[in-house]
Amino acid sequence: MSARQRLIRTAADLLVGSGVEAVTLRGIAKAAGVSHGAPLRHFSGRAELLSAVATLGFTQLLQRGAQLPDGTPRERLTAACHAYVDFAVTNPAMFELMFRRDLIDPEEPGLVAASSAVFDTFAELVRLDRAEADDDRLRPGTDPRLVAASLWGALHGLAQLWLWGGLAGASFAPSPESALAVTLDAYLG
Amino acid sequence: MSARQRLIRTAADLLVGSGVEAVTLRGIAKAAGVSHGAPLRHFSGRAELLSAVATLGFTQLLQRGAQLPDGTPRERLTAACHAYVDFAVTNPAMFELMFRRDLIDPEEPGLVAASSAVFDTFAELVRLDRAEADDDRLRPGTDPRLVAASLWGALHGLAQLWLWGGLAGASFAPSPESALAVTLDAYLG
DNA sequence: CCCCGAGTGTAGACACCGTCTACCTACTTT
DNA sequence: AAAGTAGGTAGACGGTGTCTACACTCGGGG
Repeated sequence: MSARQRLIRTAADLLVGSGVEAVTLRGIAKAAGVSHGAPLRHFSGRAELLSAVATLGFTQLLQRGAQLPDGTPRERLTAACHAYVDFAVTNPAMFELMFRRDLIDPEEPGLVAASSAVFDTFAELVRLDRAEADDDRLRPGTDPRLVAASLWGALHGLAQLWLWGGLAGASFAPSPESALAVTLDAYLG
Repeated sequence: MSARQRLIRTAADLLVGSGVEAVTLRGIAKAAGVSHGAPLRHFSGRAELLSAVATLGFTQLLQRGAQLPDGTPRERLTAACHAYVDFAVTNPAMFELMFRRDLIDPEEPGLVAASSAVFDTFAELVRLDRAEADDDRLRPGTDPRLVAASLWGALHGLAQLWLWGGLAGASFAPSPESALAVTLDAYLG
């Protein structure tokens, strides 16, 4: 394994193990057993290394999408929505890093390719579902990609809000599953 | 105006003017014309100062909710949803700070009070709408606060995803308005 | 009147961070 | 054998949050 790959792996392990605050260049170097300046031999800076880690996160998310069980388009789409929220809840640090513009480089080609692949896969699930369902809850003829963007946002915000802290302070703290059920009910009936 | 209030104002101005990266204790002190250690006379640390700024942000958001035009519950709820996304798009730095757990103290009493007030106001709008509408798209009897959490998450994710970068890279970049229209269509028909 | 304690600001130090640069070592290629 | 390159090391610089010692300005009790 190349030194570059080893650094990415070490950073990812450190991320899931100690949170996004711990993923510092010097911390990664120490965890990898090299001197503090060594990572800069393989990455132009912190943003490039963390972008590679975030790309790994999107790839993992994409793999989850590829492992959906067989079934009707509706069942597959529902499973994908659950998988997205589940991914965020079970990998909070990775999920946070993937959308932290200040830590990664949003223009990095590999990163936009990986995130676009996730979106395209998700949009295709939406398209297949809408092509089959006849009792269309949404305005007919709406671009499936637009529906996918809206639904992705709904899932994303749900996960983000839940990670942020009980969705709304102490007064009312629904589980992500119950809120997700409402969201899916709204979109898919 | 107390020195504490002046620091909060200075920090808020610096935030909207130069982004969340510029809101550093030393930067705020310099902008306020005091020495780098002065802010610690009034705040226990950076998190407490930034929590006060975020509280200000939630208060501004609440004021927007109080300025909704009169109309049917449905119209008021729709306007509130637009206002939320509009707030995020027009105040991206403040919006980001309000949900950055690493910069603020999520347990800070004033902050949870302000964010809970926003949620409660929004949940009340949802409750009034659902009490009136008879063609219920969602499962009847669902707790309005649960619906509010789901819908808030949808709005929040939409704003977050759009701020993150075109919602999905270069291949497909809908405007927040068009995606919001789909979201409202899903929830409110 | 003096003094002194509380509130506020200053300046320096410390550890940590990202980044840059100079140097060094081992291996590959010609 | 010579040369070049990939990779690692060590030190420096400026920036950051935080702590601590010190100074200055008040208003009220001896």
